[in-house]
Amino acid sequence: MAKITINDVAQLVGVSTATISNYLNGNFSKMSEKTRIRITEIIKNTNYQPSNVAHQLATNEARTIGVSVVDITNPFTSTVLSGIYEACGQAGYSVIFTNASNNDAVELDNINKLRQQDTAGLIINPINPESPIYKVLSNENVVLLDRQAKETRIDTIVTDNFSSVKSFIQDMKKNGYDELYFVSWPIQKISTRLLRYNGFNSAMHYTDDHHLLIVNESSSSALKEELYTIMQNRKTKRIGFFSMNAKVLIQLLTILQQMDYNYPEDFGVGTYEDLEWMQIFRPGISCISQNSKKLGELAVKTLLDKLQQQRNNSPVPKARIIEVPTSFIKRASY
Amino acid sequence: MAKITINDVAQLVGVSTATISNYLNGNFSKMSEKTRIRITEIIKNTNYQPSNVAHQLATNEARTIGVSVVDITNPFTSTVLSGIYEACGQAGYSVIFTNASNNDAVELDNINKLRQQDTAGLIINPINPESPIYKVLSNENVVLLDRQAKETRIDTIVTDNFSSVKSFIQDMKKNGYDELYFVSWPIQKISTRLLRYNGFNSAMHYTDDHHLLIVNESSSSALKEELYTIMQNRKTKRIGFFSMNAKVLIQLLTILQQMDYNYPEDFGVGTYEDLEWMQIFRPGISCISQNSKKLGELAVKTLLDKLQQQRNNSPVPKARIIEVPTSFIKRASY
DNA sequence: CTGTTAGCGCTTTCAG
DNA sequence: CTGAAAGCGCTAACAG
Repeated sequence: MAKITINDVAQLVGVSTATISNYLNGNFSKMSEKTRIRITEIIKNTNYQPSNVAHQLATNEARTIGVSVVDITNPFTSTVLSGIYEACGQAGYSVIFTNASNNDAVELDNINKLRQQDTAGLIINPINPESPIYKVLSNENVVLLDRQAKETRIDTIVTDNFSSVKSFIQDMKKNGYDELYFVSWPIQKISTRLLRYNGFNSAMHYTDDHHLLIVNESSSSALKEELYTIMQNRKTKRIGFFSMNAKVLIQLLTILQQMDYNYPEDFGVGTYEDLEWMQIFRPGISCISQNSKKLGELAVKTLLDKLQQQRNNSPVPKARIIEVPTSFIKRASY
Repeated sequence: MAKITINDVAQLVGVSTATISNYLNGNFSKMSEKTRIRITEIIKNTNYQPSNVAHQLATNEARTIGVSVVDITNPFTSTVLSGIYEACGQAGYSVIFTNASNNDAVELDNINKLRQQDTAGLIINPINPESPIYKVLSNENVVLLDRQAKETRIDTIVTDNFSSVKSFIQDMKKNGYDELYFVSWPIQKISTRLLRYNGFNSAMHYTDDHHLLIVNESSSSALKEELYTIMQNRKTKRIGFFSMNAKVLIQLLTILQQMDYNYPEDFGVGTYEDLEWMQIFRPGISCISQNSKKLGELAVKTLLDKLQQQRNNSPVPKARIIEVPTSFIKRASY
């Protein structure tokens, strides 16, 4: 059962391949109703599936977009991906997917492979947008997501990291906390972490890093000691913590639990990111909720718009940052 | 800046395209060292990227595999996907990704698109493997994942749903529970749910459905009433619950919390699926942990092996079920 | 060691 | 309304 081609169909119908091609592309005006019906019939009988590659080679029009993510295992990422997929599907594009697993070398490799794949464009959730590779990528056919570079060379979709954290922290402060700490994985100049931290500092008017607590993803022992000291010396002061994301929150709470401290009595707590389980904690965890799916959709829209503009020979506008708002979910954790 | 092709490179180097092609395919023995070096140089200077489509059209060898998942938003799914991606990458395949969002029509559409995409094969995490589409898919180039059909027409990778739940429940029972309940979304003949439920019944020797509690993903009100009755009438009996997955567990605990019941005092609880937050609950939640990443990797391996066998003209063996073991994580929730 | 040439499956003028 | 034929970028004999 060799694969059936446009040639076979043409032969069976008794017309030329050109006519079949026209049929496939919906140019029905270019054939009699009779042959149209006949073609429909044959195609159904033979279960003919036009070859995408051949079509693409002939037209030079890629209908697929390439995606690279930092880590598919992160709930944030998978929601983004659902948005990307949905938006692409609606526009008739398919997506080829790539996962960096938080490893720069893998990411570089992925991006290079993607560039060879004859895609219409790329959506990249970068590990570090300052990496050299991002200097060579063109704003014509790529958009970045979540993490932004110092200088905006390529359109980037982000959340309002700074302002959302700032107002969240202001609310915590208003609730009577004397001292607040920002708990985070190493900042490493990663824009999301830095901006959230800046928002925190801006709300607290802190000017040094005495209220920054760093955890490593792999080990929480250093944090443990710091927390011990803080809790021991707090006296009558009311202490609160804001964690940079859900995983950090888990690390934070694990330690505090081990030391037998409970919120909101012994400390207050809030976090960036909103996951389902946060609502069944007792009490529920207050948090900042991002519309991750929207991020993905917007990335697709931005990319497709650019491509369309180029088709119209419009010049590519300057790269810009597109901010998606978050929402504030107040529960009883502080 | 028109795209540069193999022809351009050949001209610049002053050889024929055949030689360039040989170079690209690593057949260095077929050219002098001199021209080899010269080609390397030109390719670097021109930044020439061979076209994948053209290559594929010429060789008729797809280097991409298509994936369809029930719901990318599910942590189980994203971990599976990470395994799939990694295994594909190692084998030099890229993956084109598709998300059904739990919608049969979307899934059907996705699968059909995938079949037109000139992929080497398909890995499908089916919504319902009894759907007609799975009768037309061929075991030659597809493998199913997680949910299995009544009759195994296509290789399927699954976890040991029945036995893992059975021994988990036996352990709960041994801990002195008088009555255990299986909490689940509507079974709907979905194999994973059914098998887990069967494992439960097998351990408890229950022969009717009096210990099956159904929740809907969207509404927990019916469950609420049932739980109320059960807890009210339990008297001195020790009651326990086993939930079919993490989301059901959240629904279950939410209700029980609202009624002011705590585990393990008022009831015991365990669940299928292992997520990070389960360990910082107080007390931690005992659970069955699946190696989702492994599932993905195995799906790829199974698929690629089949394809290889066909290349060697071996007949495709009969479809089979491949079971991946789970592990039992004991904490203090019962 | 290197070049010629005929495809791969589809699109797209250009004639008729 | 329909067909012939060139071409998309690459591969794979086959010659030389």
